[in-house]
Amino acid sequence: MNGGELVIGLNAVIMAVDGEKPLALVIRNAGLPDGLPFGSFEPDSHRTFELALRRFVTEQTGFSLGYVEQLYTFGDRGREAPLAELAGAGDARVISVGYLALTPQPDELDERGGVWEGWYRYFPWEDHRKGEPRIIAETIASRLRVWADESGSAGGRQARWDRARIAFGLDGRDWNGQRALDRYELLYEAGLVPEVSLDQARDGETAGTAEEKAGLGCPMASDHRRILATAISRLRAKITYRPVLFELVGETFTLRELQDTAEAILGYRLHAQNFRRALDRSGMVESTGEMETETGGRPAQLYRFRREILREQPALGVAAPRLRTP
Amino acid sequence: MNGGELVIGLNAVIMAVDGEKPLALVIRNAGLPDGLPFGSFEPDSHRTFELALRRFVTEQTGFSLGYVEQLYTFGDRGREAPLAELAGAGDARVISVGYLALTPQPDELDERGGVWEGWYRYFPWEDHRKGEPRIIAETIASRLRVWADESGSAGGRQARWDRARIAFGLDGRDWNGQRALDRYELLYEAGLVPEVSLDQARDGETAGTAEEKAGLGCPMASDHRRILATAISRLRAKITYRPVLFELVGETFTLRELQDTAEAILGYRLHAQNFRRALDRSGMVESTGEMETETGGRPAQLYRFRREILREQPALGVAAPRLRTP
DNA sequence: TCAAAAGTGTTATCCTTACACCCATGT
DNA sequence: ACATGGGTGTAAGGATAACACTTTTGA
Repeated sequence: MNGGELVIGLNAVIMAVDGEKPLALVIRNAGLPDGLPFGSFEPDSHRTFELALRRFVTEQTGFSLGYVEQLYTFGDRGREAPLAELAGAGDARVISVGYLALTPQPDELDERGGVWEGWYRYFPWEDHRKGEPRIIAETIASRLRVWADESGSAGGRQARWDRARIAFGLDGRDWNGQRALDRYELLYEAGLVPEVSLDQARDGETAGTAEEKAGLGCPMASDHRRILATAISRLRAKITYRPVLFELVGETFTLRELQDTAEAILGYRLHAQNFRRALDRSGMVESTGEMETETGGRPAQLYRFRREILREQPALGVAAPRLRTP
Repeated sequence: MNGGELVIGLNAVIMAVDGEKPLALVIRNAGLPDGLPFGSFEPDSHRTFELALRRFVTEQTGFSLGYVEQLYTFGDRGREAPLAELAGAGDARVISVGYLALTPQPDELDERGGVWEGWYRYFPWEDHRKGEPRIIAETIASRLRVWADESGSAGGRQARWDRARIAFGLDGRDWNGQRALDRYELLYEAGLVPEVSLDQARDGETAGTAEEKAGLGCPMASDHRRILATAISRLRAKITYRPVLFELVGETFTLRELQDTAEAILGYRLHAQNFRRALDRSGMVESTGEMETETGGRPAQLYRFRREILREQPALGVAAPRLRTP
């Protein structure tokens, strides 16, 4: 019944924040696009996905995972089809189960090919901490305009342009960080990311030149950029309703560190006073009594996450009061 | 490399609401526990999971799906292991990808084995519309107390009992409908659902007698009750932040119908006036001008969902203001 | 002394919740 | 007339957003 073999691939998006820089662990080999850590699931030797994931991540990068959650299972054929070769499976059909992992330690890597790379290298339009990135107004808006105008019907043009405006907050609409996946998918559909060329080439269509596709973020292997976008969207949403932010900082931290971490992930600046006050009210953190003096200004109190609260109120997230007047 | 074969199973949780009754489409065969519609994914003939799902659901039940979203991928071995036989795959390892589908029409079934069954038959502790179900105070609380006391250490006892109290809202804590999955998993861990016996028997341990396990909801085949619980948790959360409630009602509806539908899903009563007002403010519905007279009281206006809003504000959900004074 | 960062106080506004009450229909 | 359900008004309380201001350090 089956011609090709069926392979389950596991993809890990391992995230950390270093100061103000949000990071993902990528595998880099000379001459190839960056990829996510990837392993195949062996039904005979692995009891659960999670155990398999933890094992192969350690094997590939020397890194040991803490917080882990399942993201999504990708099974489409023809659309950014996974590189079956990586799984050592010839022309088999690969289904990939994506996982998100969070860790507070962005160092501790040995030299097996794993590298911490900033997210925004792959998604330069996602970082609004210093205002709207110029790439949106200068490049994305006009290319999406062209794409919209290519649609056959007037209704189609309107629908495409509406999607673009909403996804990227054009025409004065406000930016929604959680739509990172929508935005990537939109750019993909519009043929504006280099990954498309590969898929079209595979389908026998003519691929655009590299120049045509260049500029919109650094591409990744296979469908890995889509998986990374899924992880970013999920994490941005989740820190507002679950206390996962604390998985990304150490045992103790200043409120400024916490805010920097949240801002790095959310991609926009927060209103410091209200961020603090909301944390206070939530009861999620408590002062340790100690002070951090290396702040560059007045020393800050060190806080600790009250893990007990996970049992009582696991639904608490950190407030994300947007700073409106930059 | 592989001893057994690898099979991808697709499970569909198809939900509808009939009046005040929340329903799921189940497959029923004489002498066997109820199961969810289930099909195996054939990599050669199916391009995407979703297409495969739509096709086999139509084949098995004559039903054609509308709204569909992926839930979770289950891959554990030994824990409510899927019935490989159903997939026609001998002793193969089965991975199941769960999907949630919503439909406004709970009728239109032909006679192929599909039956609409109320959720609360499988989860009698989840329906709080007429107050807390007696099964919680009468059975669940005491059995979980016993389970907690079975733990070796004092800390273990405390931790188990804390989990139980929080999950089921014991000792005056409030009930959180979205924890339906937590509750099922807790009962599973505590060995209080019949499905456990099957897994233990498979692992060579002694299975409890049927009497010991009876009472806590109607069991389902394989891990299907866990998948159904996942779907309930997801749907209960989702209607509060996405306009999916409208996938469960017809083109036009009264606000009371909408409220009944929301209450059926959430499992608790809503505050009618505030529910209406919140809908109003959200701009998600508009009056059609027509009236429904079969209400048993004053005739009600018929409303329509403003689909346009999906493009502008896809993040809108319906308010769920709990009614506190019943 | 000044810049930078921590931290406090206060106010306007909006949303949620709760309660009270009126309206229109069938029996 | 009265029960039932539809529908409106409004006031209290809490959360959010914005603004102004003080404190403590290093350069």
